[in-house]
Amino acid sequence: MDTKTKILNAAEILFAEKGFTATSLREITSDAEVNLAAVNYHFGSKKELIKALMKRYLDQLSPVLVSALVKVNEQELKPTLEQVFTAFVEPLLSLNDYRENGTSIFLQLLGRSYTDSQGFLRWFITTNYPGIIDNFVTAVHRAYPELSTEDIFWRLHFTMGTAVFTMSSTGALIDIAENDFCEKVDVAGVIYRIIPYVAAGVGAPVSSV
Amino acid sequence: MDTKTKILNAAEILFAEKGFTATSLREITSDAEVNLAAVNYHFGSKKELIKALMKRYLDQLSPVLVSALVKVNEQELKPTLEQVFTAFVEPLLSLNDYRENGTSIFLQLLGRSYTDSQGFLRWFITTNYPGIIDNFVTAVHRAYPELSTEDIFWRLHFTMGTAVFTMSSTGALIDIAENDFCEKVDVAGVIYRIIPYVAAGVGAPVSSV
DNA sequence: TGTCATTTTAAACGCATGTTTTAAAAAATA
DNA sequence: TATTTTTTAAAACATGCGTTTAAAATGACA
Repeated sequence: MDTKTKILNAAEILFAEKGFTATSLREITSDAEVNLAAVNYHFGSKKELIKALMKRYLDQLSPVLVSALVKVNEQELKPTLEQVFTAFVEPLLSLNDYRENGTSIFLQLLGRSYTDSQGFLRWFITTNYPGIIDNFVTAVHRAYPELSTEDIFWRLHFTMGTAVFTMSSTGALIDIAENDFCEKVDVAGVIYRIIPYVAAGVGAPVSSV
Repeated sequence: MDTKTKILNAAEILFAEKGFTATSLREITSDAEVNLAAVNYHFGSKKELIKALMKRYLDQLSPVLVSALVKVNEQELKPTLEQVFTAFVEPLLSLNDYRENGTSIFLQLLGRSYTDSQGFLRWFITTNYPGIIDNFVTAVHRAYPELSTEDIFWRLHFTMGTAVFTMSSTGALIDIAENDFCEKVDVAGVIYRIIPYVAAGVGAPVSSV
């Protein structure tokens, strides 16, 4: 395995676990068993390493996810919200084939992108992968036409918050859950739990006020 | 105003904006116009400062919130989920009387507590203020008895995610919303938008699987 | 095999961090 | 007022950070 990949593989785990700021290049290069200077040699800077990391996942996920959303939009004239959100499941879980714990790691990284580093990654993602958002909004609009643009805006952000926050603390939450309910929990299980929640949330009746 | 308060007031704003790790004691003491060493003198360490910060808010919020939840539990044998979540509104907004932008700052800090610093604050909060969680779970259980303890656990965390994430990016979101919809938005307005969403989410039908 | 570009290595750089120290100032106490 | 305690102040400390440097090792190719 080449140095670049070794760094990416070690970095994504640490970044997902502890956040971008709290993870040092020395930890990364130590785990990756490469020289400290290798990060700056191969990626230029820590910031560029983070971007490369997100790009690796998004390039993998984006086409699959977009085509899943397009499929919903083509097959169903008026899809249910559950159908729309279910379209996310398979593409997200396919990241587990790509990398071990890929789904969990990616979603955690996504969460970190929104809270760490003053949102420069949020900009990077939304400007580089608009197809996801556009197709998603279209599908929601078809599923629930009575929802105003304004309501869609807010409820999609609520949904994003649900997913992102949950995955950022999934590790800890799964620990608590397993202790309290003595049951095995995995990422796929959590995702399937989220779907009815966000579908019902987005589908809530519009306030009459 | 004494040094301790000056530090707390400056720190909470910076911590809410940039996170705990990304905010240095030098920034805080500079904004607070006190000496750098004052933090360690009055609080012992940065970690203790953060705890004191959260304690200041939670000591203010906890009794009001608990009594609001108790009231729901006493007045309604089977409250609606909207009633349960509406019980949060007034206590949360009362933080604005306590401190300028108190509601927003507190919720942002709460969000940081869950993602920063490997969850030591999460432990601090849940072990020190169990009354909130207990009464909340009780109310939800009454409103929706068919929901298993496990489902309640997860859906409450989803709800937490919705609120916390939204508030963490409220500044940016309000800007976008006001540009796109040419309408005035404030924190209270966002909170009232969240309620039907989370009420519907928690009230979603339980998966038959 | 010898040459040149690429990659790896160890060391250092400059800077920022949280914390500690030591002394001066202020406040409280008697 | 004299003495003790509490608070502020400036400076230094030790540590860890991202990054850079310059030399050594490696690889590709003539």
